[in-house]
Amino acid sequence: MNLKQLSHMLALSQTTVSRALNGYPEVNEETRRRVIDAAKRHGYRPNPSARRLATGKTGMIGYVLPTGAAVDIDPHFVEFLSGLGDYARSHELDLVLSPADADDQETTYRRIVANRQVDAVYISSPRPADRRVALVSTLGIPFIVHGRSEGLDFDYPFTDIDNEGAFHEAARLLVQLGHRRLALINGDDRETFAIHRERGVRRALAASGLVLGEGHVCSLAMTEENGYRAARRLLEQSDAPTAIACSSLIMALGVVRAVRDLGLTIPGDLSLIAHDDVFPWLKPENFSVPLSTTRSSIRLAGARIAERLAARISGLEEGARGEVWPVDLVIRGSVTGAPA
Amino acid sequence: MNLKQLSHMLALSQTTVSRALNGYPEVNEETRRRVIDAAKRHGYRPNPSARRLATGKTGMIGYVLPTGAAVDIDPHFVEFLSGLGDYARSHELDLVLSPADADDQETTYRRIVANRQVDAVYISSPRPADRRVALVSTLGIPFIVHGRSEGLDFDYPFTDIDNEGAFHEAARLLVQLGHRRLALINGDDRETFAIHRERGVRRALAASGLVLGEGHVCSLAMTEENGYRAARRLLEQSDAPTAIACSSLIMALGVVRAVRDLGLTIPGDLSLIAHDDVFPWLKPENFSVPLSTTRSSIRLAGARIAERLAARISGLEEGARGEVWPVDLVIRGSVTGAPA
DNA sequence: CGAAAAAACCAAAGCGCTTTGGAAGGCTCT
DNA sequence: AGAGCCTTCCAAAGCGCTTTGGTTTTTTCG
Repeated sequence: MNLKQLSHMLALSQTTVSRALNGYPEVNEETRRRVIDAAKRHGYRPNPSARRLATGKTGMIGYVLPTGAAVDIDPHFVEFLSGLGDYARSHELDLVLSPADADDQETTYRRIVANRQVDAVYISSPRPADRRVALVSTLGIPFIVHGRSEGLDFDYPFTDIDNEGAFHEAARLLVQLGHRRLALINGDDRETFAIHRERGVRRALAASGLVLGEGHVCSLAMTEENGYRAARRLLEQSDAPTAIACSSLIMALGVVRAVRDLGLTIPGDLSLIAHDDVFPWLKPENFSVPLSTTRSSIRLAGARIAERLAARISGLEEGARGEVWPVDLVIRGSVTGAPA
Repeated sequence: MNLKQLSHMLALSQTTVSRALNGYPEVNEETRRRVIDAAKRHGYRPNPSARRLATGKTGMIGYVLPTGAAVDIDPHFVEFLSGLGDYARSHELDLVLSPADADDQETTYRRIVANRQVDAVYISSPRPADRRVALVSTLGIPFIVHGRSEGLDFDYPFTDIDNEGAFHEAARLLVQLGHRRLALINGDDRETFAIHRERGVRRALAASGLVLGEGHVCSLAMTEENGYRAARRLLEQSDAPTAIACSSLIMALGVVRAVRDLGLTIPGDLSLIAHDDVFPWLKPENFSVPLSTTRSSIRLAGARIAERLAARISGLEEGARGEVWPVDLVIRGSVTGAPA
C-alpha cells in the first residue's frame, strides 16, 4: 500500500493525503480525519526510503563504532545504550552504528554525513583536541558530545558529568580522614574524563599541601586485571598509599583481589573509593566490604543525549550549550581513617 | 556531486556511468576506467537514499533492541557487537538498532521489514517456540538466529554453541571427581540456552544415577548479586552442594563472594565451574582461585553471524542450516575431588 | 452584490539512483 | 552485400514520497 493507491482509494490527490498525514494546516479537518482513518485501516506506512530521498530526513541517529581485533568496546556502552534506546523508542528514532577502524573514524563520519544517512550523531569518549568534534561541527550535522574535549577553539554542545568535582570530593574526604599518601587508578589518560579525574585528585591534595606521588597514578584500560596489577604495584611499594581512588567498579574488583592476595584488608590497610556508572549487574554495595563510590548513572546520560539529539533534529535546541552533571559521593564501608 | 553531474561531465549517459560504477558487463573497459577515475577524483558517492529507493537494498543489518526502564541490556551484547562490527566494517555494512518495547518486539520487526529498512536481521536470546523466529521467517527477510529456539515446526538458520554439551561435560567431570550433590546456577530459564544447560547437567547426573536435587537449580538474571544470593541459599541448605555449575562469570563473582562470606573455600568446600563468554575485562584465570570454565567467545559468534548475514544478503547462503559450535572445557584450580 | 481574501485541493516537478527497452555501429559469415 | 549478432551506449520510466505553484471553491466584508 503506497501513497498513490491510498490517495486513489480516497479520491484525493497524493498531495492532500500526504499533507493530511503530515499535519499540514491547508487541509480540511474533516478530510484529514478521513485520510488518517483510511491510512490506519489499510495499514499504510510511508516508505522511509522515499521520504528520506524527498526530505533528507532519516529518523535515525548515528554513532561511529570503533572496531578492530584489538579494540574492545567499553562495557559501559551497553548501559548508555539502554538509556538512549529507551528514549529513542518513544520518539520513533532508530540508532545506526557504523563500524569504523578505531584509528580512522573520521572517514566514517564524513561518509555518514555526506550520505545523509542520519539526522544527528553523538560522540563518546572524547579526548583533548578531539578531531572528531572539530570535524563534526564543521560538517554541520546536529550532534552532542558525551563527555568533553579540551583545548578546542570553539564551543560545542555536550553532556558530561563533573569528573573533576567528583574525584576532588573523593580525595578531599580521604585527606580529611588523615590519609597522606593517595593513589589514583585511572582509565586511559588520553581521554578527557581521566584527565579531569586526575585533576580533581591533585587539586584536593594540593589544598592540603600534598601531591600525588610519582608512581602513585596509573592509567590503564579499565579491566579487572589492570586493576589488580595496578593495586599490587602500588601496595608493594615502600611508600604504599593508604587510600586509592579508582576509576571503575571493574578495576575495583581487581584492587580488592590484590588487597586480599597481599594479606591486607579494606578499609583497615587501605581505603578505597571507585567511580560507579551504575551497572545493574555489579553493585558497589555488594562488594564484600561495601564500596564507597562516586556515582552517576550512565544510563541516564544516554537518555539525556537522545533527548537533546531529538531536540536538535527538530530545531528545538540550538547553540553550543554544555551541561555538566553533579556526581554523588556515596560513603560505604570501604573508607576509614588513615592507619596510624 | 551526483550522477547527473558526473555523467554530464563525462559526456556519457547516467545509465552508462551507473553501469560502469556498478560493474555491469555492457560497458567498454576503457570507458569504465575513465568513469571510475573521474568518480574517484571528484569524490562522487552514490546517494544511498536514492539507491535504496531504486533497488530496495540498504547495506544495513537490523537488530531489534528490547528496551524499557526495567529492561537491562545484557553486557554480553557489547562483546557480540565487537565481533559483528568488526566483520561488518570490512563489508561496508552498518547496523541499525531499532529500540522496541521488550514485550512487543514483533511490531518493530514488522515495521523494519515492511519499510525495507534493512537487508537482513538477526535474533538473539531466543526462547522455545520463539514468536520472533516464526514471524521473521514468514516475513521473508534474510536472518540468522544467535542461539536456538525449540519446538518450532520448521527449520531456520542459526549459529549456536553446544550449551548442553558444555554443561554435560562440566557436570560429568564433577561427578567423576566424586561429587554427588551438584547445583546449577543458571540464567533466565525462559531462554533456550539456559534450558539446554540444565539439560546437559541432568543428563550427566542421570548417567551416574544422580539427579539435580529439588532446590539445587536456580534460574535468575545473570548479575553478581543474584549469583551471591543463589550461592548462599544453596550453601546454607542442609544438603548443600559440593559443586556448582554457573552460567556466567559475573554470577560466579557473586558465588565466590558468598563462599567467602560463609567462611568456606574453593575448591576445598566447593568446586566451581562457570561459563565464560570471554570478556576482555573479566578473566576466569584471574579469579583469586582460578576459575574452571566452559569457554566460547561470544565475539567470534558476532563475527560469524555478520558473515552469514552478509552471505545471505548476497545470495551466497540459503536454506535453514544451523551450526552448533563446540565449547572448550578449561580446567583451572576451582575444581577438585569431592570433600570426604 | 461583487471583489478580495481565505480555504481546500490538485498536477506535476523534483529527490538521485537503477533498469528496461532500444538504437547505433561494427563484425562475422554466407 | 546483406542478414544476423555483438558491443556499447542512451532515453526514459520507474522507485514513493514531498513540495512548489497553481486553480477552484468558499467565505468575508464594505
